[in-house]
Amino acid sequence: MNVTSAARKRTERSARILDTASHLITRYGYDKTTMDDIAREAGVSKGALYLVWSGKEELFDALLKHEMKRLLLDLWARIEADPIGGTLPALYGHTLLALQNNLLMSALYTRDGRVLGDFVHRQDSQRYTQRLLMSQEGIEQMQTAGLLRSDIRPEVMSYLFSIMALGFMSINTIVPADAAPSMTESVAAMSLMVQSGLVLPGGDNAVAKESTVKMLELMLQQYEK
Amino acid sequence: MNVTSAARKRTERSARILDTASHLITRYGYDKTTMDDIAREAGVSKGALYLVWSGKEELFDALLKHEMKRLLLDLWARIEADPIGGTLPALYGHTLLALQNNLLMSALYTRDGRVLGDFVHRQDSQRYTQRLLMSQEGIEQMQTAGLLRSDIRPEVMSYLFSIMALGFMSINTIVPADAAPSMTESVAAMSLMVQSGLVLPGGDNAVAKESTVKMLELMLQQYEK
DNA sequence: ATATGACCAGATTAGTATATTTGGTCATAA
DNA sequence: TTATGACCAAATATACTAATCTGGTCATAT
Repeated sequence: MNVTSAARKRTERSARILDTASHLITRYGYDKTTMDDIAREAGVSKGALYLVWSGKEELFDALLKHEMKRLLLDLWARIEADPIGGTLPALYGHTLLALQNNLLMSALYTRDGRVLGDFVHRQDSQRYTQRLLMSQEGIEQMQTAGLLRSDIRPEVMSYLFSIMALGFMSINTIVPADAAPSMTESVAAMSLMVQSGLVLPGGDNAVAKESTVKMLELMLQQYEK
Repeated sequence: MNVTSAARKRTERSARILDTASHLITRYGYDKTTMDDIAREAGVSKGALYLVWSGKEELFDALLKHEMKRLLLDLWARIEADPIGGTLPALYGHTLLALQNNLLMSALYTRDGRVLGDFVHRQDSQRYTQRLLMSQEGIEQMQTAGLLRSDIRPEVMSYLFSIMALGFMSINTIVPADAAPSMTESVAAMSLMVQSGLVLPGGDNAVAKESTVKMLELMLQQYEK
């Protein structure tokens, strides 16, 4: 066995460990998930965890990066598959759906203490989520490019997107899932509203899509390795 | 002192007790607020509470009615004062602002366990909030009247309003108040978006305002006495 | 009639001593 | 080298008791 295949095996195992950690933490929360649990469930010894990461905190950091990568790749795939994936409402909708598919990132976004445990109080927990949603800078650019209405300040519009995203991710605690419309239909409706409520007509979808994908690539690079 | 003035004095005192109960409960939560606290803070004996209400639960029920009335009156005043108060976006915006001004009703809407204590689990806690926001029936009527776009199912559109309201009421737990736009500006922006995103042009504002106020009167009657 | 506050049984909490689990280490094995 | 799991000190959970508090009552005062 040569060096590279050994290295691949190592990263594969690390990924498997992170997967089990993700399952356990989203299910039982950070506090209640022990290093022992993770090791046992992943089929490795506890010491093995400490060969890769220096402790529980560092493992969790790696887990966040891992899940962020997963989320971005998922988002990428959704946008590529969508003919009108370049428009802002579509991008926003896909982000909501991708977020819905990643319990850990949702918990991070909503500051869910039941999942994050002591980590809710870490200040850098924003680092992941604040770049993900429509940022103030991005909106400002689109406004000057004439793609978005300009009678709402960029920081306010960005705030609106955050509000709607938060509402989407928390509504299930109030309205039971069986009494609520499907996620796809709700997101589609929201995209419609954003489309005719905030977007100005006349944007070139192909160009927008290309720049969106390029932005995703850049974000992915941050979390690679 | 005749009978009616004695009765007025009694209801005044009840109202004062409910006000202190409201302060204490929004501050310390239902569980941590004791009947003793309420009586002492209101300057009456504990027994006096039991002359008016049969127990803590019934007092809380009365408090909810009381606050709901306050909220509706506040909403009414805002709509009356607004020239375009009849439009749906304005109505929705005023509702959000009024809700923001009533901590107890906000807690009821967001199912805030820290405030509601054991009461989060009561099924009839929905009774107050679900009628308040844009209901499915109301939206359906506006759609058939040609005031709202019809390519979004009424239950989905109503769901969207709930989502945005929930986001609005929870966003402060994520974005600190000093880093966020003002509430009035945010609500105004949201109303703008709803206006051009969901409302069809051509509605008669005066008629809409009248029917809105009439609906508020009906709702108020439910909570009077 | 109306209002009070001392009083009570049951529930909650504070205090504490004990047992278990936790994150992390490291001598040993493969 | 790479991986293991017995081991440790510190943290956390548990079990138990005593002390306090709570919702609710009612004889008494106004």
